[in-house]
Amino acid sequence: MSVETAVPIPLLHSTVLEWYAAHARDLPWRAPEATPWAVMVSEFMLQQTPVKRVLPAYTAWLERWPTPAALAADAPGEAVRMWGRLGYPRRALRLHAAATAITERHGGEVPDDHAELLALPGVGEYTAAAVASFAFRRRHAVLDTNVRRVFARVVDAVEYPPTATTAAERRTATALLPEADETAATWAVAVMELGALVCTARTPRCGGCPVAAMCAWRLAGSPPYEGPPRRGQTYAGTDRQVRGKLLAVLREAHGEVSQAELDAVWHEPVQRARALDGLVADGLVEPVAQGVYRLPGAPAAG
DNA sequence: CATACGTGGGC
DNA sequence: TGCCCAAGTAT
Repeated sequence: MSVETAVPIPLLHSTVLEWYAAHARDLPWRAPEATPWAVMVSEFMLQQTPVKRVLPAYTAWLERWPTPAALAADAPGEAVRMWGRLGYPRRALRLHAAATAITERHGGEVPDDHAELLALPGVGEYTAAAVASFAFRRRHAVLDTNVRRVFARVVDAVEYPPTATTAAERRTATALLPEADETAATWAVAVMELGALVCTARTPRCGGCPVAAMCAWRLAGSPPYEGPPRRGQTYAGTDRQVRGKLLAVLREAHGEVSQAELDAVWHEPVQRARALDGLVADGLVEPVAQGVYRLPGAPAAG
């Protein structure tokens, strides 16, 4: 059974696109003057961090580093510091590494090709498609958690998509992609917006949904999720929490930090040491001398 | 393919 | 109060 037979695609397109035209949020990375670099910065920050918290960080970041070359010229530790409390600070390191690669391999211009984007540090399937689509108006299936949820409901009549992206989901997304590049690019961001504002994970606002009348899940009576339990993220008491505390000290200290300052953040020495070792292994923290640490600096000139 | 990886806000 | 979730990526 093909997607084409189950969903009136032209009607779906026009309905979602009209809804988007009327209800899209006015986000800075969607402004016409947003550069591909700005779009890329927003995508890194939005990987698992809500829009509201990204907004101020995005503005400050681009003010300081308006181009990939500007960021690449600074120390990676500065990127980690500017990242602040967005979470998952490895993203800051990867964004810095991506800026370096763009500067060295692409003449300082964010590549417009999906494969070249995918080759950059921290750029996976989603981000490559998002940058190619949003910044360069290319035709790509953009499958993020919002889009996957919308398609799961509208097309597959289930409340939630599978844990990991499947080939079937890619087929569906591709089959639903409008033909024209420009339309496909707007479609991608429009479906994402619908998932973010209306077709939400917890309590979808089906009453205000423009496609409720053609939503397979809705038409099936909104059956509850039946798959395997969606495992939550553990945090309290884990290495992640300790890493967060350690890195917070490093971020707020401009310069070197002593072992004693780091020891103060966690009582249990084995876990504390393991967390610190992990940060060093990830390149987020740099040992300077015995018992002295700092955020990573520029590599020695040579 | 499952797991590690931060942080904070909403209900 | 907790539990759930937020424009994922790398291993």
